[in-house]
Amino acid sequence: MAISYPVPVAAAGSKSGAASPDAGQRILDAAYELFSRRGIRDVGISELIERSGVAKATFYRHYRSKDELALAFLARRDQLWTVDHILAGARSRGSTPTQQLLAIFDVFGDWFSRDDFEACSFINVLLEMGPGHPLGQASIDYLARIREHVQALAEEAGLARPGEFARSWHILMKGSIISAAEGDTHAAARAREMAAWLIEHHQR
Amino acid sequence: MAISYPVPVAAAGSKSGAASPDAGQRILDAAYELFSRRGIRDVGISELIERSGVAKATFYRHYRSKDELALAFLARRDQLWTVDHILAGARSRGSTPTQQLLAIFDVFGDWFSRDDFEACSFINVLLEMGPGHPLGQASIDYLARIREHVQALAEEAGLARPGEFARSWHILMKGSIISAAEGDTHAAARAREMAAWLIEHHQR
DNA sequence: TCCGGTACAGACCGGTCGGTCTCGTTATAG
DNA sequence: CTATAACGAGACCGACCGGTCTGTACCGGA
Repeated sequence: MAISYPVPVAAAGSKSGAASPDAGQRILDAAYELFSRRGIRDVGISELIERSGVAKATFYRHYRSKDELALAFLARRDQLWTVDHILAGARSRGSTPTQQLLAIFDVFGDWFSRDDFEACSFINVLLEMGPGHPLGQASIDYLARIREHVQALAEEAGLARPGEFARSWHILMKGSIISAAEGDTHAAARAREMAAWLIEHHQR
Repeated sequence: MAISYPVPVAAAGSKSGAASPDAGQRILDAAYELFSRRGIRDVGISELIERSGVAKATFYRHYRSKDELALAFLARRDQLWTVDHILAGARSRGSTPTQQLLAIFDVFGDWFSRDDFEACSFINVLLEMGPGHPLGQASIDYLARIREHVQALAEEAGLARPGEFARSWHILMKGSIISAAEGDTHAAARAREMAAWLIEHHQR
């Protein structure tokens, strides 16, 4: 999150105020906030341009369609959430690959307890649009990337059958996210417990 | 819940052919097919009434609004899917409570491999409408009912801490459903394996 | 000074949404 | 036979959708 604005070149005099990056970036920032919390369909173009302080024509100069913006949002979500938040957080919390794997659920625990918990955008969009829609397919691809990260950690940890391991692990991640969306505040701890058993069974 | 159907008065002769229940029933049948496969928002009233061969006014004589019909759909889904299909199937496949618990994932395995697999409507609707919407809340309630069924089986099996057990078990159920929605054809077997470990750890 | 590019504002388009209302028909109960 | 009510068909409503287009203002570079 956070979405840092590196100070917009000062911009000197102007009506829009000083802290305003270029239009394309503001649109993507607004899309991230709105799409991640409310899904794609629920957010209209008008709300999007109002939030980003942009004219409609400007919007369509930067993105050919709403779906193209949604695609850009998913890519950004992969970077900010999957890579920068979850994975980086997990790697920094554990000193060994095995500890880093388990730390994923510690990061989840903090994430689940946020008052603005928004669940996983890839799952949300997949279920919202269906696997046949381009956005659904993109979501499936990004979910597969998450599994690849888990698999890489499993290989570092020397676990047996890392591919199978990652798929089982992912079941725990996704299941706990849905439970958190239902309101279960201890979902992460429950998943972590089962995750430890999964590691045991994959130790050579 | 439950929504009893008091037998549609037979209706005897009619132009619409013999196998045509009363309008209210036809609407709910169409809603079940459409809502379960495509979610709530994606299905419009016009498609609903066209599919059920009903006039718009007739629709609104039976249901005050689209949301009220969606609510009735969720109740029906709980009966037909949760109770009649999953639970009854699991109970018939196992002779002991423990076997019946594990058999849930055998039923899931068959379900996942259906070409028209539609995932879990309660999860779909919860993520589609959000927990603040009445339909999202209803979905949360029906998901809790699923956990109650699991908890009852855990108690029959004499497992320790059946409430906690059911919450962990439910994580496996939901996670495997999402994995199946992504296309993992072995998601049920993976979840079943972890479910067996969960049972071991809850055996007194 | 002029010019091309980018920006904002917002009217406008066809289409769809959920929901209301008016019809003419049909079946049944009294 | 008549009164009543449920029905199918579909016009109609205001609201909103994604997307296009026009008009005006401001910018830096030549």
